[in-house]
Parts: sequence; structure tokens; C-alpha cells
Amino acid sequence: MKDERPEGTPAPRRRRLPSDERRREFVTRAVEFFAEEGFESSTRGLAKRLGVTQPLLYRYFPSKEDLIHEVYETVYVNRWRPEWAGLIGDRSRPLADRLNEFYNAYTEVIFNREWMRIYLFSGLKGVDINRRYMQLVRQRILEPIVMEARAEAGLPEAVPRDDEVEFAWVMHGGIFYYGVRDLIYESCVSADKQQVIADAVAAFLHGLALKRG
Amino acid sequence: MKDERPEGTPAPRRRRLPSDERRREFVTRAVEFFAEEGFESSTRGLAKRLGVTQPLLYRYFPSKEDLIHEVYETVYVNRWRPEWAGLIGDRSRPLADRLNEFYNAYTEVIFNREWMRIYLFSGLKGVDINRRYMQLVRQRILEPIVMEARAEAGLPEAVPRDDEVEFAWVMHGGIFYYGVRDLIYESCVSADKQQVIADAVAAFLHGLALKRG
DNA sequence: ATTTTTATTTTTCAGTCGATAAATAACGCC
DNA sequence: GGCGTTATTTATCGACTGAAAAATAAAAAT
Repeated sequence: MKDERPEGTPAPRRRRLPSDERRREFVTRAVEFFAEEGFESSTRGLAKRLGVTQPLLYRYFPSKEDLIHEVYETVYVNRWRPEWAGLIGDRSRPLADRLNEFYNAYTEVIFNREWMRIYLFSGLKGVDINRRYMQLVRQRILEPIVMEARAEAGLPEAVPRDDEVEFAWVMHGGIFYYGVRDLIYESCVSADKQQVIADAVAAFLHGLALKRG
Repeated sequence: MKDERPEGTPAPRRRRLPSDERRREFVTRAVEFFAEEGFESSTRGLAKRLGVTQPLLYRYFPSKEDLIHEVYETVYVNRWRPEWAGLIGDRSRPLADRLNEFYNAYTEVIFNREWMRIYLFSGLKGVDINRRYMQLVRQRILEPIVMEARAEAGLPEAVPRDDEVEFAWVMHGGIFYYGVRDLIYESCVSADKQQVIADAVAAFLHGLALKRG
């Protein structure tokens, strides 16, 4: 059976796009689509949203899985800003300032429905790129944060202790969960993101000092 | 085409269970099943895991959706402990002690793969019970915590301020995210849950005092 | 203008999906 | 032992799924 089109509708006029352009369009809209509907949603649903027939997708991607992998790549890799790491290590400013600036910048990227939902969906699927992302966060963000806190307290810098990194994860997770509540659960959330971050950062830094006695 | 069974296999012997017992079994295993495979997974997959044919499910539940609703009910409602609320309000002990005890008890219930995954899956689907659960947490847990902190600081108790509740959400989310990392992302996580909770609680209480200047 | 290339659609397939109706057999009762 | 109840299976439906193959048409090349 052919993919139905309401009776009187004229055959869709073919917009022929250069293949690289079309491909980019597919990936971009696939991110939107799968973010909203989940990865189990059909390629036909995606094609309809694109205004294109379903088999055309298979001209550009060998399988649905391959398309989904490009979606991951787009969200996880392309939106990571390498300068974040540098920002945290800039010792010309107090660590509290750096952390505030970092988390404001970071959440500007990840606090949107698309990013959050792709992240959670892929996490539940247990895909490898998700695990790698967590390691990236730990190595590039949280361990440096712990080391910077050590340095600022005049403590010797060795390797970050596990329980200190764990404590940083709790701050990180707390901020992250604020985005989840806002964008996934759509519960009414305090509008002042900057304040929430400032409070979380302050509590973390004081808590860390407290922990060390 | 009939639901295949490898050629030589004898017809499955029928275990006839009393209907209420069978029903309980179905719901219990459906929780396991959907937690692991997601709600998009097939009723045939569930039936196979139950060692039962797929149409039998429809003797007990009018539709897949109805079965899923019972799964929600089982996880969200049945595992909530009403005594949690009382625990937080017990002013014969320091608030820090109460919060530690509460979060140790609470995470004993929710820190398991089943609960966590059902929670995240249903959250992404945007089902109503998830929203109601978030309100429950806010009203029965977080707002009381904020009020208890006020009381302990000798401050007048009025209604909890939004930014204070938000701050409590960050602690709560941080602890929750610790479970997510452990059970969903299966990243190696500090084994000492009790320590993580103690640190988070201490940082929260000090941070709250700090916030108020 | 004709040919070549290739982006796009049409058609189709073999599975899978949730769900229904009818056939079967295990158990309780007498 | 025979009978009735009902838990369970068998068989089937129509819609939908990812994917392949072939037909078509728009653009580029000649």
C-alpha cells in the first residue's frame, strides 16, 4: 500500500536539493523530531515532518540507527564548547566567579528541550556516547573544579579525591535537575536561573571547605 | 501467522492460576519489563517473559495503556512511605539528623533500577502522575524542610519562599542525580551513599543560612 | 537539444504491533 | 465420573514498521 496522501492532493512537486544541504536539513530536523517523539518513533513520521517520502531517508542514511547516531553526534559533540575548560582554570579571578560564569554558559547550551530530551532518551538506551559524555564532564569540568578549589585554599594539588569529585557531582546534578524540572517536567520553576546557580555554587564551595574541616 | 515456537517444542503446559494471583504477577513483572525495555516495548515481549501468550494479557487489562497505568500506580503510589513526612517534622532532633535519616530512607526506596527507569520513562512521556509526584515531593518534603530550617534558625514561619524551595530542590536533585549516575548511567560512583548524603545535607543547611545572610 | 546523472517518489516486502473472537483444557463442584 | 466455569491458547485482523528495488523527473553536462 502506498503512503497515503489525501485524495485530491496533487503529487508533491519535487524540491531537488543538493545532497549535502538536504542531508544537513535531515539531521537538524531529526534532532527536533526524535527529541520530541523519542527514538522509537517511525521514520515515516520523520519523513512526513520533513515533507519528504520515507525511502528518501535511506538515500542519506544506511539505517535508522545510523541516522540516530548522527543525531547523538550533533547534540553531544557539536554543542560542547572547548573554552569551558579554560574558563575554569583562569586563576586571575576568584573560583566562585569562574564557576558562576561557567554554569551560566553551560546551561545556556544544555537547558533547552532538545538537548535535555536527547540526553535522557539516549541515557536510558545506554548508548556508549552517553557514557563518554559523563567521563568528559568529570575530567574536563568536575575534577578541574576540585583542583582549583584545592589551589585556592592553598592546599597541595595531587589527584582529586573521589569524595570531593562526588561532592562536585552533587552540585552539578542539582543544577542539571533544575533544568530537567523546567524543561522536561515543565513544573513551575523559579525563573531566576542565575540566582539558583549562584546559590548552588556558593553552597558547594563552602561545603567543600567544611568537608575538609 | 501464529506466535512461533521452535519446531519440536511441546505445547506449553497450562498453569492455571487464580485470576487475582495471575493479575498481581502480571503487574509485578510488567514493572520489571517496562523498566528495562521502555514503554514502547511490545506486549508480546512481556508475554514471553511471563511464559504466557500475548492475548492473555488482554483478559486482565483492557489495553496496554491500562496495564502501564497500573505500573505507574505500583511504582509511584505504593512505594511512597507516609511516615517520611512525619520524620522531617520531628523537632526533638537536630534537622541535620532528620534530613540524613530521611534521605537514607528515601534513597533506599528509589535508588533501584526499576524505580529510576520507570520514573524517567514516564517523565519523558509527560504523564500526569509524574507531575503529581513532583508536587508531592515539593509539598510533603521540600517545603517542610525549608520551614523546619526556618524554625531551627529561630525565624518566623510564614510560607516558604520560592528561592528557598528552589535551593532545597537543588540538594534533592543533586542526591537524585547521584542515583541516576549509579543506576542509569552505571558510571562508577563513590560507594559511600551515606557520606554523599551527609555532605549534601550539610552543604544545604549551611548554604541556606548563608543565603539569608 | 540530447544525454547523463542523481535526487526523489512509487511500489512492495517481510515483520511486528495492539487487539479481538473463537477454540481448548484445567480446575472446582456435584 | 461427568458437568460447568473460566483461565489459557490458537488463529487472525488491520495498521504500522524498517528497508530494498524499481520507476520517475529535475537538474547538470555535452
